[in-house]
Amino acid sequence: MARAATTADAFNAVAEPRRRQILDLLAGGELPVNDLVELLGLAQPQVSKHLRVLREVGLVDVRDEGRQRVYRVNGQSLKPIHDWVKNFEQSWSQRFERLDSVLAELKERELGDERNDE
Amino acid sequence: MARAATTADAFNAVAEPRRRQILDLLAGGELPVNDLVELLGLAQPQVSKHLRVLREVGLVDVRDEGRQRVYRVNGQSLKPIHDWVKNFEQSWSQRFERLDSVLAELKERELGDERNDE
DNA sequence: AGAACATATACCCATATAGGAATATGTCAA
DNA sequence: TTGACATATTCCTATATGGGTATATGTTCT
Repeated sequence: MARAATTADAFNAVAEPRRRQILDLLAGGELPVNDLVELLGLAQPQVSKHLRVLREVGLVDVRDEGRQRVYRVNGQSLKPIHDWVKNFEQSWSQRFERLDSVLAELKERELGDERNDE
Repeated sequence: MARAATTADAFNAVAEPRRRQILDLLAGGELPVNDLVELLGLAQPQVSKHLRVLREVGLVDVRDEGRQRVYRVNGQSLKPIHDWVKNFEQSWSQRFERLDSVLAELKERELGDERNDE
């Protein structure tokens, strides 16, 4: 079997740096394809192809405006990624480190009580 | 050019569902390869290969223990993903929706004041 | 040393790329 | 209608993949 399709889910779609860049640009507001082409410094077909992938996983929506196609981000589709990564946040978050120390202290105190009971 | 290597960064490494599953399992505590093999119901070589990818992007660390190799998660490497996704959180978060409505209300009131000034 | 166990690596293959180039489709303007 | 503009699609190619299978490496036990 080969690697999963880029259109399989948001995880795969977003693995490509260009596509993340596109989403970053669209985060500032909707944009027509040509603006993206200029901002990315990428050939137009490549941009259209990236946009297709993003569309297929629901990360962007399109709107027709004259002969332009205006794209906008739909961050909702990123929620699964956010939810998954969040479970590992304690690995680096200062906040959780403090929580850990509090729990450790509670445990210490608990042990102390036990010792007193003996 | 082909797709970026799975070892290019955490984004690519984590695009594979099996590898996310491995990280989920390791989140509960370090595990030797064979335990992962059983828990995943996958062949041992495939697991070792997935672990290699995770190692190369720093998502897991290994420790030798007798003839076993015990893997543990290193969530730190997920921070870039967390940071990137966080910028889009307002797209789905209830919290931000309420913030939006508050801002909308403020704007309304401001407009009302302007009308009163005229 | 030899066997059993634990893990990693090598090799094969079908598949999906990402970018380049050419072209098709669709819309507006004269 | 014809041409210019905006975007999408098609075709090409080199490349990396994930699983299957066989095998190599390394460790412990007898």
